[in-house]
Amino acid sequence: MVRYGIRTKAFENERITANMTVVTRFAPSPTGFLHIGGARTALFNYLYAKHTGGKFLLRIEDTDRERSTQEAVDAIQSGLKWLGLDWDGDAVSQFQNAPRHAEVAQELLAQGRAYKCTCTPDELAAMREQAKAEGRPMRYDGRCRDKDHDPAEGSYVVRIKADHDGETAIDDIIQGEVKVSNAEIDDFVILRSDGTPTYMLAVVVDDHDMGVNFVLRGDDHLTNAFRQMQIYDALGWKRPTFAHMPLLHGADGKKLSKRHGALGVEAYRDMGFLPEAVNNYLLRLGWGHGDDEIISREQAIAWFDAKDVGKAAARFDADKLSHLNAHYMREADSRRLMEIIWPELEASVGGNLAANAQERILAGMPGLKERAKNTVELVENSAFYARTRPLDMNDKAAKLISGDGQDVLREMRVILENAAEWRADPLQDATKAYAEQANLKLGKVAQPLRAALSGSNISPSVFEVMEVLGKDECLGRLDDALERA
RNA sequence: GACCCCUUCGUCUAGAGGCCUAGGACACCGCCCUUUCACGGCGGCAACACGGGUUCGAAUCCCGUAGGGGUCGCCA
Repeated sequence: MVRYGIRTKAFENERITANMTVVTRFAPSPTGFLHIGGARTALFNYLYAKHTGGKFLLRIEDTDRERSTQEAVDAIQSGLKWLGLDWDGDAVSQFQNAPRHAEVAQELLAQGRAYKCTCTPDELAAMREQAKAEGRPMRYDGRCRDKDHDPAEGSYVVRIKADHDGETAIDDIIQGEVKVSNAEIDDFVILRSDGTPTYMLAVVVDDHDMGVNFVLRGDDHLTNAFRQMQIYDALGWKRPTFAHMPLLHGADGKKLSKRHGALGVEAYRDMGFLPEAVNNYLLRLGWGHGDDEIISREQAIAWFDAKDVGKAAARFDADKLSHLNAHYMREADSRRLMEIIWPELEASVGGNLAANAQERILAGMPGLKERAKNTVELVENSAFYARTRPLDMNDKAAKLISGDGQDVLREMRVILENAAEWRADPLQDATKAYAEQANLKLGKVAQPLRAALSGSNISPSVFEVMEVLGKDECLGRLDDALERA
């Protein structure tokens, strides 16, 4: 059993015990798509919940009405679904809990654990400026803390009456014990002047109300955790266990921004990545299991433990993601791949779509998926199967079917026309026999055939292509090539 | 600036005092396989940030330095 739980000078907190159901959550703010870093946080939360037989909840932190959009909420949810990170129960809207947050703030007020502050934005700005000039971090000086008179009139915010003495320690599952002097924590705002809660209050109340007892999130929240402790303590609520994971960085080592890599997961889908590849890649960032690289969802659930997450930030490496994707492409079911690429393929081929395009692609998929690193490439590589005659030729193909190629094609056409059995193996045998008899290297024969049949110098095995295309289509394409010259 | 965190091949990591002349993967470079392109196989290049300790022995523990990151909002 791992050691975890939170300690303070004030009291020994209850610990999560083995028989307690773990409840994790992913709490994105809907101000944009589900970016790749967020997806990783969600994945870890999902995995840890499943690993422990617990629950994984989703809460949309939409209290910032200015920036939150329904489109973003939809994008986040569809992104999670695409990755197969299904949350338990309904997604919770933090905004809708605002009345409850305000109620808790009032409770704190009534208990004297919070107070009304009437400082104006100008006053605070001055405070901030002075702090900066003196090289100190901005700390609210608590000038309203001990005012006797209740400022019933006018606007005010509610500030927590923070404990400024001693220090607070967090036994973070990932970071270990982290201590911060309570003098570093000021009386921060928990309720805005318009009566809406700030993030600091809302998370604590929602996590408590939702039964979240395991908070696994980016380490950009580590310092926030110390503020949140103050709220938990003031309320007398049991603190959750914390696990702050390092942030994902861009390839340049800088914080992942929208400029480099922090794309939405749907952008990765559009770039041709499979969800299992993205999952596997993300899993290996900051976490490992011996020498294992290819890890299924089942294995991940069995092996993943928050305590094994590393403390150092990882950089995003597109090459490795791509390699993993190629692997999962090869393993993917042919029909599934065809269904993924079909809309794109149909659109790109347009009016030249062959009637039996789907059958051909399905039949040719084993050779196709072996060669494509992503589904975008797969669309390009399978177009020649989907197209009707005559095919367009790329420059290299055009060259292959000219000159000597013409002679080869003419002779091969006769041989193929008389082929007894239209299957890859016998067709290959027949072609080899011809090459030998003509004293040609197989490549000298296969390349012109490939060009005539696929319109390209690169394709799956020509014999496989022949079988997939069928005799009539092949002979037709050969005739087209012969005519071109 | 203050506070907090981090530092093993270019990148992701294994490593929890002797198993490490540091292992795997991606990328890169050779060779093999081969009808093209891929796959695959074999081999190669390549790291414990630096400096002090502790110890018979340190990548692993301690301290310092340097570098990187995060946080300092009536944003989340």
